[in-house]
Amino acid sequence: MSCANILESNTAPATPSRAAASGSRTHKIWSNMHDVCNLLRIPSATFIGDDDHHFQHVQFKAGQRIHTAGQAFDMLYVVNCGFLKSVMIDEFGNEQILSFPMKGDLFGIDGIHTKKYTSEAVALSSCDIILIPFSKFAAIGRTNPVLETALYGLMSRELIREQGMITMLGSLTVEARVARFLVSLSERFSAIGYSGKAFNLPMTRREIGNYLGVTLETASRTLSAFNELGLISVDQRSIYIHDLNALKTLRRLPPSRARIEQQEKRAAAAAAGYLPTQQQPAPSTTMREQMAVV
Amino acid sequence: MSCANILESNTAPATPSRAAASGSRTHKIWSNMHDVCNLLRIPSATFIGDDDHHFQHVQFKAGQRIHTAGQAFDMLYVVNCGFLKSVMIDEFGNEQILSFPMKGDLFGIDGIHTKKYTSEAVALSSCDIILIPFSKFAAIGRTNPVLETALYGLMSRELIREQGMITMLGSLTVEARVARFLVSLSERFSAIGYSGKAFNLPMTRREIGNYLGVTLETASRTLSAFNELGLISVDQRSIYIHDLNALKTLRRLPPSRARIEQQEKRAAAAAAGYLPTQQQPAPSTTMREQMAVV
DNA sequence: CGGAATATTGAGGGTCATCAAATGTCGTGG
DNA sequence: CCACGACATTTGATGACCCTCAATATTCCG
Repeated sequence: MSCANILESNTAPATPSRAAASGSRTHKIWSNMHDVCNLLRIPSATFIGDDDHHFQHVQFKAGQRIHTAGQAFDMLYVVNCGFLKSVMIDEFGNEQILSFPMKGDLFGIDGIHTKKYTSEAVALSSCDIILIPFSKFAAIGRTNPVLETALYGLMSRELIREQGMITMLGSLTVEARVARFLVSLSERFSAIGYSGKAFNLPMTRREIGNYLGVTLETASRTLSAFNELGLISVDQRSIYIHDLNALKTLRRLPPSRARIEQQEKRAAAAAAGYLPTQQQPAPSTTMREQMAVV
Repeated sequence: MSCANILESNTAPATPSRAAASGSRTHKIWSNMHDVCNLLRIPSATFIGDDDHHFQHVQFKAGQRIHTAGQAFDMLYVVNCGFLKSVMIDEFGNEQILSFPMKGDLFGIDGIHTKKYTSEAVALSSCDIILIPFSKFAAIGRTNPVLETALYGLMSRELIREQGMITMLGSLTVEARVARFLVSLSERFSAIGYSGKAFNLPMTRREIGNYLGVTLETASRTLSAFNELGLISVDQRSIYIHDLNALKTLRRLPPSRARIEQQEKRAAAAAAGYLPTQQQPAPSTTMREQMAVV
């Protein structure tokens, strides 16, 4: 609902509901409590005086900033549709991507403490964002203990997500990080009604690498390695996941020496004029080649 | 106040107030709102019905768990004194230390979202912990908008801290991480009345390494390198900071090749029978040697 | 269509993990 | 009190992994 204008959304929406108002370029300007609670996946049922709250939508185009670091805080934001990145910049000027908010995600929370945002949020695609004035956010909590707990819960959820991120950066191999990144994207896409198997990456290799604490080259190489192993097919921004379970349980790839030997074996076999037909872990075709075949 | 029984606290308390009830082994069992707000550094001035809230203290010895991952959530905790670690364990069994709570720090927040703690908290020393039932926490917020904002602010503060941690793990060199770790400890010790220049590490090298995303050997070697450079003196758990500013601005050490050449130069000079007296960056004495001299 | 941004892939070198050994520290029990 | 064992710390040697630099191909957008 209301995102018909966001065209580049993603491949293969699971529910191909061609947008209620098909030809219309108009989009929703206001949401009520009920809509926002649904988006955030918190109980919207019981709340009192049920329609005196209205929340404004704002549209952003790719590259635009929703807020910048140091800017005075007064709003929280909920993504209605589109993709963003949240970036922290440290005292040396290092940029670190903290998250890729998408539909249903809340951001801007980091501004509460010092009344200034400590991170900046940038649209990666066209976005439709709902504004939640912080004063209203707190007021809503006061109206209803269930909602209040839900609001604390939202912040706690974000805290847990970041703890998982710390654990990932601190204790996982690069391959495991990239695998987990893909699994996470897959699950989040599924949760908002897109395909979890075939999707387009909303971000560049540089952004993926930055997010995962590696260089863009390493990010690219790791995706290529997964492609070689047949776990995924990747071509530029498009991803197809062949073996989600392998990605979920992957800790580290076979040592590179073994990988190289395996490649050499395959190469030698190919040179000898036959294909092992059996041991080959998977066709090492790129998605484009697959599509060309189709 | 009230922590006279915690003996191993730390070296050189800045305020040598020999504990109000000096010989007494008794410690405070209850704190009121005012005490807790002071500990947390949030405004305690204006709140209504000012003494119907009392919070229980509990003591833990080194090694004991305050809560474990998966345990049902109902409490938040505030450290009155002592040192702890907060540890997350991921689905592979990897342990990642998320923080080292000390006096004035709030922990247990991660339990709010799913009503189960996702991390565990372990005492590194004798600890005196104040229990804050979550229901009471929320109720307090409802009594006073200023306090309510302060409570959201506490969670936001923790979120920002974790974002800084992610940025550190994702974009800093190992040396910069260790340097920042020392600076952070120094500042936190200062804030709670200990010396920020001379202190004892409450945690092992393994725990430091785990926290910073490196092995214990790398943590140890990096501390030794800082010692060689004269930035700090380190001997086992005791730290003396010689050049806090250098630690604050350090991004990376001179490349190891240059360091080795420098060492060789010094060694050659020493073999030749004289000391450069000038270029020597600092005496490479350990703290123990320094103390022995005194 | 052309230029800028993005992505892929290779070669080489530095950093850090791993394995290993020696020393130091601390608590416990003989 | 000392001996013992468990654990913590330091330091060295080696190699895997990832960063850096570089060249090329592809895509995107005006």
